[in-house]
Amino acid sequence: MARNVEFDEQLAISKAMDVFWKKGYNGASMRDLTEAMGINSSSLYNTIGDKHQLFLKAIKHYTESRMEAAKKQLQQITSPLKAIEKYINASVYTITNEPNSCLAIKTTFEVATGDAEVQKVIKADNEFTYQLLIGLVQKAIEKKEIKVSQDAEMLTDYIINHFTGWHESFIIHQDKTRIKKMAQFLIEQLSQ
Amino acid sequence: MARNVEFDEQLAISKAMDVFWKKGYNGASMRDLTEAMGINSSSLYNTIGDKHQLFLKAIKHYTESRMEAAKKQLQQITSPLKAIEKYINASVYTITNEPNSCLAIKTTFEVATGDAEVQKVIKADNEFTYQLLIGLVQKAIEKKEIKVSQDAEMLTDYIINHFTGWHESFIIHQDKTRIKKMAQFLIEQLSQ
DNA sequence: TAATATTTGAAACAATCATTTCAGAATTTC
DNA sequence: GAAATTCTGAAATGATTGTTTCAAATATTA
Repeated sequence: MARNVEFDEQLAISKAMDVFWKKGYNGASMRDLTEAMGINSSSLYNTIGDKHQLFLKAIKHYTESRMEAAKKQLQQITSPLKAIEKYINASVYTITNEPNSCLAIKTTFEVATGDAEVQKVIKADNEFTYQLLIGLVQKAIEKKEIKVSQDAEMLTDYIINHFTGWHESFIIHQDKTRIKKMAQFLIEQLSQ
Repeated sequence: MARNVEFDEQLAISKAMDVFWKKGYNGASMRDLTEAMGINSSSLYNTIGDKHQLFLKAIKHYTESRMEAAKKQLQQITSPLKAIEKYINASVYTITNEPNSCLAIKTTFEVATGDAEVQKVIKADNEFTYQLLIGLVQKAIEKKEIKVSQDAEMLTDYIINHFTGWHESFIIHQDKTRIKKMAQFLIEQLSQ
């Protein structure tokens, strides 16, 4: 009876994500976005919606692909402490090698405070990382790989908390070594 | 021979700072700004300059007043470790009680990556905190108040690094207790 | 007080913003 | 192949963007 949508919606959202990643929500114009996505604004409004809906889909796309990557990364590691270390080191690598910092963190500080829908996506992303790590932390405590006498909840928060500061540090100093040293110290403290 | 500027420039910049603090650089319009500052845009362009120059003055105003407050706060504390603890606890209080998160951090993630002048201001602010704390950390190591066998530079970085994550955590969860627990754990680790 | 110099306020500026319109192209189903 | 339906592209929408203009108001100095 009728035509189908011509463009690949997931690919288009991924291109939009790149623009938001680089310019931020307020810094990205609809012209920037449609140009990068390779579609006309009428197609965009007909399928995805307005700028805000596009942004929501873009950050969801970002967080969901990160979740998949994280799950894959840790699936066949036997020692929970080693898995935590691997997660920390992978974060350090990403922080010190990707050009654009983290879209979730940028979004948190730019718009999450005043935007409930965005905040929900960010919170879900955070909760995923939290659940992923707390499982490992609990097992590591059970196995006595972590000897610090603290509850797993606080310790998980404590570990996750470092990543944001490392991002900030790398934006300001562009010094990989400083971050690697901090990560090493964190791991030592968990292992001791 | 001629008139003087009618408005109080420092007060006007302070008002502009509040707008940038709440809306971000890209989110704040010149109309938002001049309205809050209580001056006409022609006066603004005649004295302070354009939006970018105004922003630079606003974040300088922010960082300079924080520096003064920090110096005052620590001036008559004898134990260096106690001074570090006080600084950490004061940060926790600010993070969990101010409504707008930290302007310097927001700026870092929104514009510092692509704006050299802004980055310079942010870097200077960071360097001030670093110098303030490293003095205390070195003294604390000398006095054996801190027993962790690590160099003072890394340890200073490590301490400062927590604050950004605490800000992020409070934006997402609005949970004071989580942050207080992390701060307490950090202090314990330094003291042990 | 008069001449001078600068600020101020209101309006206007072109450019860009997000969004909508709609005729024509395209593809599907019968 | 014809009819039906939806998508696409280009243009236009009115609002808002940052910035400038300029006459009138104002304060200064001699």
